[in-house]
Order: sequence, then C-alpha cells, then structure tokens
Amino acid sequence: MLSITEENYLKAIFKIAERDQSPVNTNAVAASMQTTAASVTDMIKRLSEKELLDYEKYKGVLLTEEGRKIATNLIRRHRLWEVFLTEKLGFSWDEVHEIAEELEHINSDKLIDRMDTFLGYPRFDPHGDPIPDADGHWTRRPQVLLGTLLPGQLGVVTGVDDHTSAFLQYLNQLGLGLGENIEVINRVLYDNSMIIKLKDGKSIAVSDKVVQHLFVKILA
Amino acid sequence: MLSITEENYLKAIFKIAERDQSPVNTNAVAASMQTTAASVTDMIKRLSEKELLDYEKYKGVLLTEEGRKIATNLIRRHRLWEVFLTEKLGFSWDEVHEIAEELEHINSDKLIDRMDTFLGYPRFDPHGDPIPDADGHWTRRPQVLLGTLLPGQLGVVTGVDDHTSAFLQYLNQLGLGLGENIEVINRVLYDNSMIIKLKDGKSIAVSDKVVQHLFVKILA
DNA sequence: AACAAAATTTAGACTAATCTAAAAATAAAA
DNA sequence: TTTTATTTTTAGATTAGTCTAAATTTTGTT
Repeated sequence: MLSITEENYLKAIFKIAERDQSPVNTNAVAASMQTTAASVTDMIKRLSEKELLDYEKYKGVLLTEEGRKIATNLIRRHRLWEVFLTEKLGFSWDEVHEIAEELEHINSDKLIDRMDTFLGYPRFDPHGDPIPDADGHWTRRPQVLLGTLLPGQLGVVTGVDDHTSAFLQYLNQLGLGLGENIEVINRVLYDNSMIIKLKDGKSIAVSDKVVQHLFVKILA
Repeated sequence: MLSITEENYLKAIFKIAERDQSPVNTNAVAASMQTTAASVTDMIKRLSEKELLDYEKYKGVLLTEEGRKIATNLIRRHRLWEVFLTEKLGFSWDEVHEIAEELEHINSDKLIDRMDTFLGYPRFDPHGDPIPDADGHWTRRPQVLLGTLLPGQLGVVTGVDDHTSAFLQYLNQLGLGLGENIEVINRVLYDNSMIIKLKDGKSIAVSDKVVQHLFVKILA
C-alpha cells in the first residue's frame, strides 16, 4: 500500500520520463513536486526499496515495470474522474484538475472499472489527453500543434499542451474548445500570431503562445 | 484545513455523542478509532486548539458548533457517495462503506452539491440512514426495531442498526432489503426468533440478533 | 587536466500522528 | 472513608515526510 505522496512521486516521474529524457534527474522531480532535491533523494530511496524505481546514486531514476503500472493506473483514474466531473456533474474543463488530483488516490480498481463502464469507456479526457484502458494500453492519434499549420489548412482542436486554468479559460473566451473546427487564414509575421476562422465564420487572432499550446488534427 | 485523521476523529465523536451520552469520553473514542487512549488525548488537544471541540481534562469532549458542522458535512459526503455507488455504479449496499470512507475526504463543497443534484437530492442512503442537506438539516422519520413488532403487524424495512457487510450480506440472502414489506407471524419463545412473511408469500425465520438490528416502519 | 559550476546526497532537525509504559485523577466498592 | 479498579493524561520514543545547510560527485569550461 502506497501513501498519497509516494503515488504522486511515481506519477511525476512517469510524466517527466515521458516528456524529457530518461533517466529522470532529481532536480526535475523536485521542480515538478515543488519540493527540495534532498526530499526527492529520500523518497527515491524509499521507492527503490519497494522496487518501483531503478536507482543508481547520482544517475537519476527509471520506473520499474511495477512502478510504471502504478503510474499508468493513476493517470487512468485521474482522467476518468475528469470525464465524470465534466460529463455528469457539469464542471468545465478548467475546474476539474484539482478535484481529480484528490480523487485519483481513491484506491479501488473495481470503482474505477465501473466508472469506466458508466462513462462508456471514454478514450480521451476533457483536455484531449488519452485515457489508458484497464490493461494500461494507450490510444494514439495524430495531432500537431496549431502553430505548425499553414494558411488554408483545416483542422479540429484535439488537445492542449498547457493545462493551467488560465489557459483553458482563455480558450473558452476565444471559443476554442475541443472538437472546434478551424481554418488557418494566415500567419502574422510581426508577432507570430495566427488568424484563424471558426466554424461560425468569425475570424480571430490567436497569439504565438496559444498556437504553441493547442493541438489540432489536420483535416485538409 | 484538516487532515483526514482529524476529520475521522470529529466524525467518530459526533457519532458517539449521537448514540451515547455527551460529553464523550476518551476510551469510547479510542475504541471507535481503533487506537489508544493516549493517542486520543493528543488529538483531542489538537482539535480543541482549533476550536472544534470543547475539552476539559478528565471530563470528556463536546463538539463545538463548527466541529458539529464539519462532522455533519462528512456524513453528508459519505452517504451521498454511497448513493452514487449503488444507484449509478451498481455496487450493492454491503460494498460501499469502505470506498465512501475514502471518498468523504475529497474536499470540495461544489463537488458534493453537484453530486446531490445529480442524484436527485436523496434524503436517505442505501442503508436507510438520513443524508443531511447542504444546510446540515436532517430528515427524520418514524421507525422501530423489527423486534418490537407484535404478531399480525405489517411493516416495511427502512434501515439497519449494524452496518457490517456480514450482516448486510445475510439480509440479502434472507431477501430483506430496504423497502421490503413484511408481516409478523409470531415470536418463537424458545430462542426469541421471529417468523415473518415476505411479500412473495414465503415465511422465514429470523434470529433475535437480526430483529434487534433491523429497522422497520409500522404500516398497520 | 584543473577548476568552477551545477547537481546530488548526507547530516541533522522539525512536525504530525502514533505507540508503550508510567503517573495521576476519578469512580466504584468494601 | 479508605482501598481498589478504571479512566485519563503525561513522558518519551518512533515513523513518514519534510526542511536547511554542508559535503560530495558529476559535468562543463577553459
């Protein structure tokens, strides 16, 4: 049985390993967990002791098969809860992260598998992130950053690369939710922003920062 | 912000005060929390410090208004989650307690109020226990132990006084779920058991222990 | 290769929650 | 009303998770 803190470390290490290189270094974990390198070293030792991490002094850590399994399950729980909160309880995508962060630690596979069934086996969460199935398998789909599209190209919004509520709320304002169809009109050289047309026919300008954090699937 | 442990102490003290006398003594809390009297004294001091308990050395504890509010809210959360688990996820009444015991500590009033709405504002949980509303008000209803009924009387099962899964599973076997209509045929003097008729016409014998732990509403 | 900078680990201390064992206070009984 | 039994509290230790500061190792740069 793992503590909530131990679970959070595994999840953090999993996400860093996915994003950056592997092995994962101590400082990266410290930054992600908002704690000190000394605390991370302590915890890494404890988790290695439990054979959830492969650890060699000064060399960083790798998740073991078991560690990866636990981290994957945590992500599954987190994202299924997010679907529940939005689909069933009417929360918006910028409100669900914190609550799911608590709910993911409720320890019952039966609960989460029934939730999966109840929700109709969703393969993506409200931010477009994939939800691993009960066996830990991920659904992949093609998507690129909006910033890579050229004028004239059509796309549909499939995800975000920044999960802060500030960004999500801003997207709400712009009318850029998941599934929104867009067409790139042109790129403004001055500030690297982009002019895109939404399905309601309106054209809007989106900043460079936004186009670097919004995923779309290219339609044409 | 309270720890899960602190919340559990408040809930335990609330339940003991409701069941037994008040002020609540240290040993009663220790037994209910499955810990030692020494640990209870420590925690009582901490909770008094936070003005959630009124405490006088050697004299036991009372909940303050704020303490009672928190305990009531925890019970509300617990029971609403139990309704969710049975009604929406298909759990049976003997499986939900442990999971709800974890879920009740998820700290979001918005979550629980939306859950209340989603479930249609249920006033009783799957065991027949009342669910306080958002303002902390309880629904009362008349019910007595099955053991108090006399031959010929009709009743409907409304609750249990023993929440162990062993008891609940046994009731499942007997066909004695909430809402079940029964008629008392007679009382067996030999072992104090009771013969009752169910709505399917079958008569069954229920032990003294069962009739002392099952609540019914008298119909006639 | 030598030195400086960065990253990591160790050492030692702190808090929350727990425990056992002993002391103190209260309640019950002779 | 003493004595005994029970309940409660204190004292001191333990564990998980954290911290700061110092020591060590690795990496990067002349």
